[in-house]
Amino acid sequence: MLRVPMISKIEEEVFTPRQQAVLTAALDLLVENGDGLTMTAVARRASCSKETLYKWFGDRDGLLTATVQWQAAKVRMPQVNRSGLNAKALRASIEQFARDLLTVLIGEISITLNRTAVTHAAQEKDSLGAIVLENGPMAIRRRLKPILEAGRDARLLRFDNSEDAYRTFFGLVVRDVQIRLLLGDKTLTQINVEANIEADVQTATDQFFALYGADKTQ
Amino acid sequence: MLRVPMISKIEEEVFTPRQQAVLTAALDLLVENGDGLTMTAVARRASCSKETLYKWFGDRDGLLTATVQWQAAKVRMPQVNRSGLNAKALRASIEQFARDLLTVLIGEISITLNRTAVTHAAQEKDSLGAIVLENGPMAIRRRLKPILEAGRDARLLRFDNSEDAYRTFFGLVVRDVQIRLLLGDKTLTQINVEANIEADVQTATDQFFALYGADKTQ
DNA sequence: GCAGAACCGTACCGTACGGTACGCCTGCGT
DNA sequence: ACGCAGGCGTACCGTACGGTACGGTTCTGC
Repeated sequence: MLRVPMISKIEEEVFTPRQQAVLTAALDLLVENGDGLTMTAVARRASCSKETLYKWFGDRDGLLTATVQWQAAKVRMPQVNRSGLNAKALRASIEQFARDLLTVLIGEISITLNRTAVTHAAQEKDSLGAIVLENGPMAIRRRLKPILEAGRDARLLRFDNSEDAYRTFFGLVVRDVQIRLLLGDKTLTQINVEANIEADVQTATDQFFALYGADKTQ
Repeated sequence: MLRVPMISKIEEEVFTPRQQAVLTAALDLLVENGDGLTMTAVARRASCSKETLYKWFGDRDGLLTATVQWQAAKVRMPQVNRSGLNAKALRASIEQFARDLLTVLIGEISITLNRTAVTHAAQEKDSLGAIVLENGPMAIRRRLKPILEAGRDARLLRFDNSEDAYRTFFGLVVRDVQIRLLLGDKTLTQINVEANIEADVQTATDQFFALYGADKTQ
């Protein structure tokens, strides 16, 4: 089972352009056909031989892992400026996080990756789940927490535990949208949600400040 | 494809005790082995013949659907008393809903059903997703909404849209717990969460009232 | 007690798919 | 010019599993 240099489950791998083309094909198939991804289909779609797939990725699971990892790592949300720390800038930052989070979560790619990872987790294989978690919620958390704490230091926010504050933020923003999309809720199409993103972001931000803002008159 | 009387995807089916034993076996296997459920395994576990399985449930999907539906329908959370509508009773009701919701969601059976349904939804088959949604979040919603609206009528709560209020409640209670469990997050075991249910329920309820309570001094 | 239905256990079939082997082509270094 | 590594396409193998068939056994109604 030869394998492209892998440093760790979390660390990024380096893929040649050709390999990335293969991974793109795999992701496309994943989006189209769900987890019914077959090696033959990937090989045909990417115009490569199955033998190459096995040489590069070891086995089906390796290909799946590489695909998920590569795609998940591509979700690089714009860094939010942390310098200006007045109330307005803080609110803008939080709002931007909410927007980023929601936008990513309702995307087809995110849905697909999460579904794949959940399916994977249902078979005592949680590596994909860890990757998705790490590059999704956890990535946002890592970047949001310092902002929250800076906001607290500036007496703009109040909370005991930044972890709890983050998780409440997550809940206010995501609500039941993600689980419903994952379950294929027909009454909640991406388009439908997309149209309301801005309003939902505003509401969630308002609510977050209502709960954690230092200015209680807000 | 003979089939036990089925009225609709949502309607409950009637199963004989023997059939329920089969479904129990299927669920057990689902909990143990994830979606790697095979007809042979179910037949062996339930001490019945595969032919019987096909006779009763049509095909693998039918068995899966019957299992999910049967189990999901069993989640009957205690009805909350709606009569006393003072602030205290209202808060107790909301709290109870939060507790029920969280308790169900973190259970192994719920995790399994949701994972199965998500996997199923990844293959253009959303019937299981619909069933889980219907018996999970939607069931709670149906029962919570009247309470919320009664609370509003009694001037104890304030909101424009009971749907939004419900979804915010959902977010405050569930936060990132469900998706992390579905993804197999090792740092968030059921036991771990279970220990904090009561505190989380209190917090969520406090936050809900802070956002939607008519008494803003609270 | 008997006919027939329901059901168990098992053997069997077909197929889909993971994984391997191999022949051929292409490009590149010497 | 030549060899060879890398890679394509395809054929192939083994197996697991969905689905069916069938003989034997228990249950039920008459």
